[in-house]
Amino acid sequence: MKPVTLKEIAEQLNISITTVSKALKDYPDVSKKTKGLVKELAKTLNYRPNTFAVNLRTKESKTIGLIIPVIVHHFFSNVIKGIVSQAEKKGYLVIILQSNESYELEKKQIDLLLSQRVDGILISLANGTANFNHLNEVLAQDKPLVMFDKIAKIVKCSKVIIDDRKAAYIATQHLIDIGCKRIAHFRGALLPQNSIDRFLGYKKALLDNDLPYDPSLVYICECGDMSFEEGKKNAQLLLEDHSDVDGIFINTDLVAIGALTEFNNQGVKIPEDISIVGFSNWFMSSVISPTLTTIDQPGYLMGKTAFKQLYKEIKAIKNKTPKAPKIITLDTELIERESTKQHQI
Amino acid sequence: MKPVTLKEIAEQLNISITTVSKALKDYPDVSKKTKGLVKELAKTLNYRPNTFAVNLRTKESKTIGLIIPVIVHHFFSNVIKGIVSQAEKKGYLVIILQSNESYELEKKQIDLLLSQRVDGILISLANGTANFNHLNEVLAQDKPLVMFDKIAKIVKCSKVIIDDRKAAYIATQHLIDIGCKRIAHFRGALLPQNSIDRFLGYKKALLDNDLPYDPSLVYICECGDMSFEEGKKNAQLLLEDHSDVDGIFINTDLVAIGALTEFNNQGVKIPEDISIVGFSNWFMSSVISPTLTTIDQPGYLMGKTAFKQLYKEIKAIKNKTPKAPKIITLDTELIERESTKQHQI
DNA sequence: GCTAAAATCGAAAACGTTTTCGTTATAAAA
DNA sequence: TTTTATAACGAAAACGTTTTCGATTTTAGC
Repeated sequence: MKPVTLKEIAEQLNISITTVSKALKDYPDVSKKTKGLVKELAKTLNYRPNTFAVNLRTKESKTIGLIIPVIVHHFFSNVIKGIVSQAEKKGYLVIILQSNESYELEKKQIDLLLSQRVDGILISLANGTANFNHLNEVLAQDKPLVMFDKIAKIVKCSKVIIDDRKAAYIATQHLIDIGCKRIAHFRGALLPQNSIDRFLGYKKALLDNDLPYDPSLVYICECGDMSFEEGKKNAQLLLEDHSDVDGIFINTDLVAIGALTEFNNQGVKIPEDISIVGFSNWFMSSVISPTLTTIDQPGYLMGKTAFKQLYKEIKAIKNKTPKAPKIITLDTELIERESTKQHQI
Repeated sequence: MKPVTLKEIAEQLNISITTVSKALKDYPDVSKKTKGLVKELAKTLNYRPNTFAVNLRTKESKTIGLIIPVIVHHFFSNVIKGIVSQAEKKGYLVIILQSNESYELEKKQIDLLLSQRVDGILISLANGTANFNHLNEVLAQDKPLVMFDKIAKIVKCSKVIIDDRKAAYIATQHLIDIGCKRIAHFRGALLPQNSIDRFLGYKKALLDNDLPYDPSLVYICECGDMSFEEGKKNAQLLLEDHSDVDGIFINTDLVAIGALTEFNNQGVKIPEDISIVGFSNWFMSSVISPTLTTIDQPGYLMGKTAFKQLYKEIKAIKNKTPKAPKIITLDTELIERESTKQHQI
């Protein structure tokens, strides 16, 4: 019942462990004949190298860690899929951890992955993360680290992102182009760089078009598990306080869908009364009523790209040719749907 | 730059590696004083046990494997979340693989996890899986295996499921109760046990209520990436061939939402013309229009339960007290929403 | 047949732990 | 004081690989 080892194969063939090991790895100093014998016996005995021993010897585990704020999330699950499938292609396994938007948990999980001695770490930051010692420790250990989506500019590692500012600018400009004059913004939490950038893009679009920027039109959503409810709540607040708003750029589709639901309930017509642009292009956004104009955020590609970058860095460090951190920006796209429509003049 | 080892601590304190190891693990045969010294130095040096070496010694990795047909999926991502968070509590890490509904891939991935020597495996079967040798090999290696959701009855391992037959029966009965006389069924792929059971539940409900079972009213969806489109397509076919249908029980909300969209487009009124019951209770189902009556399938709980069972078996095998496989059935619930309504008499 | 080169193999160390079992030092019992 | 028990420590083996380097054998060249 014990798993078969090199030693057993060696004994059965009356050769040394060394030769068996070399034969299996096609070393040039093993004869064709013995290679054949070894490989055959290995197959019939269903030999599997003991990963624990291999890891110990080679000091690598062919495993990477992934920390993500939420798993049940259209964008992030696409990222996971991109990472996992790309990693598998390169012979890497992925350990997934969910930080639940908590800095404390995130810190513990980094520690866990470091203890596990994964070959590299992929992370999208929790909203609450404002201290980066845990990330710098990863780098200090010469362990490749790639951040994606929710990043910290200050940490000197590679990053895969979209141009949030530009995307938000385009979304807002679209609202302006169709004739909106008073545009609100439901932004994400205060700390994450991407929600800051999206806010800045919104603001810049307003100013570039000589529209006044009114801070009271900016509502905050934590974008945690309660996104949908936050959207509803903020839509309600908006109706109470600013009945003159005719367009909203909403960070994250789920919040937008919450708002949309609330507007539908209250009899506010979308897009006639208020036009809405979301962010992320959740699948859901294409099937609700009205369908949601939004910014497509390429989750799968982002995951794939992030892994590829990590992979490069793992190889580079192995070959002692570390490269400077790289920032990769992926394209986004405005998807026009029913929730925005050219106003009558 | 080298990671610190027991040896280094031992040298610095002028004691043996053995004592250091024992001190860190609170063996009784180490004095309080040395324990204090060792632990302190370990902390200041930021000592982390080398998992590779520990694994090799203890023959366990505190890691489990998870194979899932699709990651980007409301139900399955909830399962993942349940598994990952529960595992973390018990000090286990989770390696995730996606079979993409392919038997070939699933087989390879089982092999990969076996090679990786994970402590146990959690799996939800691919639609295409009809051969179970790969799963039996896991059991033959005395490695705990727990199946969930999409299971194979024939494999002698623990399983976490819902009573698909009963749930489908309840869904169909609900359609009958509100007055539907001619009820169609969009079923899942042919092989998976759960889509078979749901079909059987549908059929039994019809017969128990003296309604004729008409095979031409049963449409098949593979439930892969194309669920939404499959729903649309089948809705179209249904309208062409069976305009007298007044109720549909649809396997998986996503298919149902596709159908709903098609009906909306074609001007078919839901629930007035046709009542619809979905399956799974995706979040989306509560925000589309009309909202979808459905069967709630507890993904998070299922993941959590599956891990707990796996954990028990890992411990049991370690203590050489293996138990018989256990089948755990979780409760489901009919969620009534707008897509079903009592017919006028 | 002899030397040089090439082909083939194996011993042994190393990776960093854990754990058994024996040894020494100390305290208690006689 | 001697014996016995206890407390504290360490040597060494083991886990299964990989890889270096030296040893042996075979082949080629002349």
